[in-house]
Amino acid sequence: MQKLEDSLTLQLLRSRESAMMFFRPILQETGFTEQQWRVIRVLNDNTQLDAKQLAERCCILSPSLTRIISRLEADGLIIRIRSEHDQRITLLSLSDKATQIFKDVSPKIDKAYARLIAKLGDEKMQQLSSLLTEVIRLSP
Amino acid sequence: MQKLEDSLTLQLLRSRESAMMFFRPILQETGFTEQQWRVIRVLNDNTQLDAKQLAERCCILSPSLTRIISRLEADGLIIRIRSEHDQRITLLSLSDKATQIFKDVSPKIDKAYARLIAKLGDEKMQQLSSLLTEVIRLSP
DNA sequence: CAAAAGTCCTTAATATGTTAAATATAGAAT
DNA sequence: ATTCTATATTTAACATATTAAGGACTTTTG
Repeated sequence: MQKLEDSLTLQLLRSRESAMMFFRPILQETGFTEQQWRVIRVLNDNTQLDAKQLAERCCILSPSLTRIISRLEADGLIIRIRSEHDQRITLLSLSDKATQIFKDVSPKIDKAYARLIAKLGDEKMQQLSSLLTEVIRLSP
Repeated sequence: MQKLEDSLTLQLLRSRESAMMFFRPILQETGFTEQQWRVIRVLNDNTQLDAKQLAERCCILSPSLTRIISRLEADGLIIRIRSEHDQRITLLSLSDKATQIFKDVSPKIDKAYARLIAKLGDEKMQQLSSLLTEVIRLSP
């Protein structure tokens, strides 16, 4: 029995790095960081979200999200509104400028993703996705 | 066909978070960060490594490793030596203090890892590990 | 052998990760 | 209505991630 200890977590880290190599060149071109792009992508799909939901879906902790949003807002990419019903809540949405940028960049991301799937194979991709979902469910 | 774009990378991120939840309480007790523990664990298994190899195996970039090592050295946990053959190279190894700490903490990590495997199941664990290895191989 | 090119590590600058604590608002309890 | 508690976000402090650039040493080239 080999020493495995945290090797699963290391494998997950390495494999994510490998997968990200398909997308990093595109992000490099745009000047966005991984996290900024995740925020933009999720907001593009959801129109409007409060900070908590956005953090959850982007897998970014609230303190990090606060800073990310502040920058994107300063760059005119995100619109920040206080909820009417609950003044604690910040509602977030993309500006037209950000929506347009997403439309321009998105096809390149899609192509890179298609290359990734093609390299790994559809079936293995499905299996992997399914197993990862189970791992995700381990934490309540 | 659903929007997937970078969802594999997100799944890898989330699943790693789930897996880490088995270990985080232990690291919290010790006061080590994830990265510091990776460095200690890898050095425990390899006795002595140069910074480049260590970074590679820990999946930590060189600039980050430099600071991590500096802190651990200041805490008397790591010993830094210049290589005789090549003065550019820094050879790194654990101090006795760090070796002892590893021996004390390691069993707890092993138990947590066993719980993780038990929850997911041996077979799925094998499948997952195998698929992740393939993803890792995608990037040359 | 001296200049050029390459390698290893480090520093610098900016962005994010992580935990704890502070703020502000909302809802429940007395 | 006031206090207590809970929730949503932010700030603070320290550690790491990422890219670019610098310095020291090696190897290659001419």
